[in-house]
Amino acid sequence: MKLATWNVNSLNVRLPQMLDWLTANPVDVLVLQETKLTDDKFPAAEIEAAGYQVHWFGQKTYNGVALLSRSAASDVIKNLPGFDDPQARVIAGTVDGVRCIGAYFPNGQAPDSDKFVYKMAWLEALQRFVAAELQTHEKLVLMGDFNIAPTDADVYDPIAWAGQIHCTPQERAHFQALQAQGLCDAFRLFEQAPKSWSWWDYRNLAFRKNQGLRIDHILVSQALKNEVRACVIDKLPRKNERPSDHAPVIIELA
DNA sequence: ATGTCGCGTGTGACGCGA
Repeated sequence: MKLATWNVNSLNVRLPQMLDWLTANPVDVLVLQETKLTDDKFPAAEIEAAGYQVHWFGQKTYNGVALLSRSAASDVIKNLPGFDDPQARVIAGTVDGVRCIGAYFPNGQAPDSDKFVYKMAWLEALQRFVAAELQTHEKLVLMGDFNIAPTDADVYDPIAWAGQIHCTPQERAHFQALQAQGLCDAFRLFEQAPKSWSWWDYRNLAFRKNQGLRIDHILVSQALKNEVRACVIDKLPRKNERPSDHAPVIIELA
């Protein structure tokens, strides 16, 4: 079973690219972030024609998530229960016995901003949600754009980024709290090339200079850890003529 | 380099978010 996450930065712009990618990478589950579409504009027919079932949850201009799967997803949840949120950031469903949670974590803008306060509140709610989901789903995968670089090894210039957004101790503590719940950063189960990133700023020729961050992650529950066969970042779509600023991350389970 | 995208507003540059 293969699962993937990709922040497409507008599905309206990236739909052809995403369909091409699925043809080349026929994963069983794909979660999307930053679809930036209201639900009435979601391209369900095109995705279904490609052989996927799909659930979506969006809004105008910002955010928006989707869950694509070969098999039907059951018990689909949109956003965090009990956390009243005008922003569409979470979609979860059970596919082939695996609880799949796709999430677009808040960016947070800057550590001294209102958006950071919101990010922290959202992360608290996520911790509670994951804890509850683990009670009923032993096999669980949390994947998406976390907007957190968990360690300095996930940052191209850790000195410049020290204490900056994505790298604050508070954000990293939340990542560690997820690990303390038994979730495992699948990418780090394997030897990886140094300077492996999942996001490169559009500015400053960042991709060409490989100046990026690893902020897109796939975390697996303890019951799945021994089933993980591979976890890779696919840089290829970032080389396209009109790329998303994020690359997809893929996991293979036994 | 405050260096680029994408969206919405509303017709063409600008503000916002990332």
